[in-house]
Amino acid sequence: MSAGPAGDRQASLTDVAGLAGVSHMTVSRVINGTGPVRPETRARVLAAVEELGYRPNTAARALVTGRSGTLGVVALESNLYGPASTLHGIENAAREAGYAITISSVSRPGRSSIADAVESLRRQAVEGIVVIAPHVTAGRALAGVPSAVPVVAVGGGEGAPVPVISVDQYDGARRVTEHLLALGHRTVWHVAGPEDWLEALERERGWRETLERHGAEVPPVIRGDWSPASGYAAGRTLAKKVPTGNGGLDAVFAANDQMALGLLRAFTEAGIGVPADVHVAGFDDVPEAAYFTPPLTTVRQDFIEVGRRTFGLLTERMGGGDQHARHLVEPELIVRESTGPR
Amino acid sequence: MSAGPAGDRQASLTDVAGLAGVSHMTVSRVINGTGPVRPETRARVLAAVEELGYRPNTAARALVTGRSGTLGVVALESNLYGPASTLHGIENAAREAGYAITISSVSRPGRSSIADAVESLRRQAVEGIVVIAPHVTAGRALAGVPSAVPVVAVGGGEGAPVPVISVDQYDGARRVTEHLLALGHRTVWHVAGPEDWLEALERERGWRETLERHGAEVPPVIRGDWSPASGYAAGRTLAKKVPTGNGGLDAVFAANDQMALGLLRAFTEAGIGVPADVHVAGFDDVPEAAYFTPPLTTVRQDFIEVGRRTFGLLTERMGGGDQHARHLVEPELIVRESTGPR
DNA sequence: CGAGTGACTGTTATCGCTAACACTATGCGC
DNA sequence: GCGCATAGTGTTAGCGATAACAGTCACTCG
Repeated sequence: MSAGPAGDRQASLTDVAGLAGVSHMTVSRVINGTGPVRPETRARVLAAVEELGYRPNTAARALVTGRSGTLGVVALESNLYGPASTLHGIENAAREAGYAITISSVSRPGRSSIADAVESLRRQAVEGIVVIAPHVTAGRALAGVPSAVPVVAVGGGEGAPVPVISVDQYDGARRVTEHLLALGHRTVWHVAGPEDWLEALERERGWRETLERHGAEVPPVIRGDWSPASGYAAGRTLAKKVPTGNGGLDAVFAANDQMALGLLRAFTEAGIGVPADVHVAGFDDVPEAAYFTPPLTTVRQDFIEVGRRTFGLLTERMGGGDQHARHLVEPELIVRESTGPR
Repeated sequence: MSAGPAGDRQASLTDVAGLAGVSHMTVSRVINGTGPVRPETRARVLAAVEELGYRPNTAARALVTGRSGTLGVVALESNLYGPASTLHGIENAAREAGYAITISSVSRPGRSSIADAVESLRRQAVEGIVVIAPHVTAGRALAGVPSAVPVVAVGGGEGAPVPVISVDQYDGARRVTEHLLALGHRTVWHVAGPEDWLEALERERGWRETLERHGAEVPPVIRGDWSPASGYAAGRTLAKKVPTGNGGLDAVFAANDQMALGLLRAFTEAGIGVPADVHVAGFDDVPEAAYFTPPLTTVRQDFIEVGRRTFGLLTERMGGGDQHARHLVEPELIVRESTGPR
């Protein structure tokens, strides 16, 4: 398209050097700002770069330096708000620091798929890897992965052999549960997420231990799969336990907003009023939550911050640091009508 | 960690060759399956590969072959259902074909940011680029981008100098509008998306022209920004136009489900019943839509299919093909209670 | 029995870049 | 005026892989 050198391939350092009348090393120095170059030489080189539309070849550079300028992210292929937002947070931070991001997404989490994903990223010669896989299995999967390249996990496996950043799910659940108890309920029911998600377990544990600490009875857990449909199913079951008198179910904490939406739907269909008859709370604060019927009380997580810290930790490890601390980000309780006055 | 060769660096072809007692070329042939190798030699080589944990160096390979095995995707940094799902669709297709994906996300769409993103991907030596940027500006931005590497767009700019794949927004809007008219409404109001989104314009055009074709009056457009909040604001305005008698507003088509949710919320607060007093429809069929109050009539888009076709088109162009056809994927109308019997 | 044909393996050059070192000026201190 | 640092530039040697060609050997064919 543009006036290339011989043939029609991309211009190389040597081509630029030829046009500028210097050696290729001088061009390299201008491009990278290493070593001193006389201003007028620099100008000539830059003009040649411009004219040829020179673009450094990352493969060649990576080959000789051993650094690719690329970070790998293992992500779960889903539209779930949490994981997707975390990914954005990390992209953000990486981009600001000038790193490229390559993604290896995993359709179903599991030991081998995660190991495969990490493996394929290593082939790409990434300098660091972030695993977004909030599953209990993820941690174990990582255990088997040899890592000459630093790996950190987000929201992931307890006992993972790598540092983990996450929002404090336990604390978020504690806050919601205490909020509900403070409204005068004897106890709070819980629609949990899938058992193989660490976040689900942490939220459940936060809920359970808070009830215990307050001497409240712990009702049986209803387990969903994060989907609105599963929340709806849970709601149909729970609706039967809502008596007109007192002593029945009157407060539910769903492990995410989507399931809370399903609950709301089921309660509405059953003629149960929220917040009139039952108080409902969720977790995540998806953008829609404020516009549910009724607007949903929930827990907000700062994914941008999570992304930032994750990236920070990764670069630190790439620099050689090596602590296995668990880094927690504080969540925030957002109170709305669904737990409002009756 | 494992028993490397000298030092502690990754094993190279030469290291493997040394251990197996062959030349590096033979190892290369075994790895890539090019050229004949005696079975026992192959076995010796594979054993050495295993022992050293050999991993081919993609940078070196890319340098010599000129092929990186990587595709670039320019994505909009947002959690909007459409773009995010499209990204998944593409990842999917690329992964199945053994391509790696590197993402360059753009926080605010615009001529220069998109050009920058494409530029940074080209530096990564990607073999092809997919631009997910459903903005009118995106198409223009691409116009200025020299492309030695093939580029295709998804849901993007009319008049872009590259092939475009997208769901047929116009047709989706037509279907919703006709559905509402068929319910007996004199006309249908529209809460549109932002003017700089091509999808918003197409949906609006589909709605407008369908009304005109049926001889219905075209009410003024209310414009939102895809967010539930903007849908809510629109709903507050529209609520005033809903009379108890007839002759007023009684059907609204929102350009996406999130805004439709905001509408529902506003109507509920104003004591307007859906579907009793007003019929509401959305666009996207987000997973939550079936659980809104009431469940939402909407238009479903097959993003996996979009991803597949996009990838297919890109590889075709990488292979040398070169048609600028517009590829449309058919959407599907999903009817639910929000436009149900009164 | 010599030439030809594959199968199998090795040698060498090369991709585009940076690291390391070598070289030439120039300016400065003594 | 000599040594020495420093600015500015060039030369050479790889990084780890593939491409292209060149052998070697066994076997077939006329």
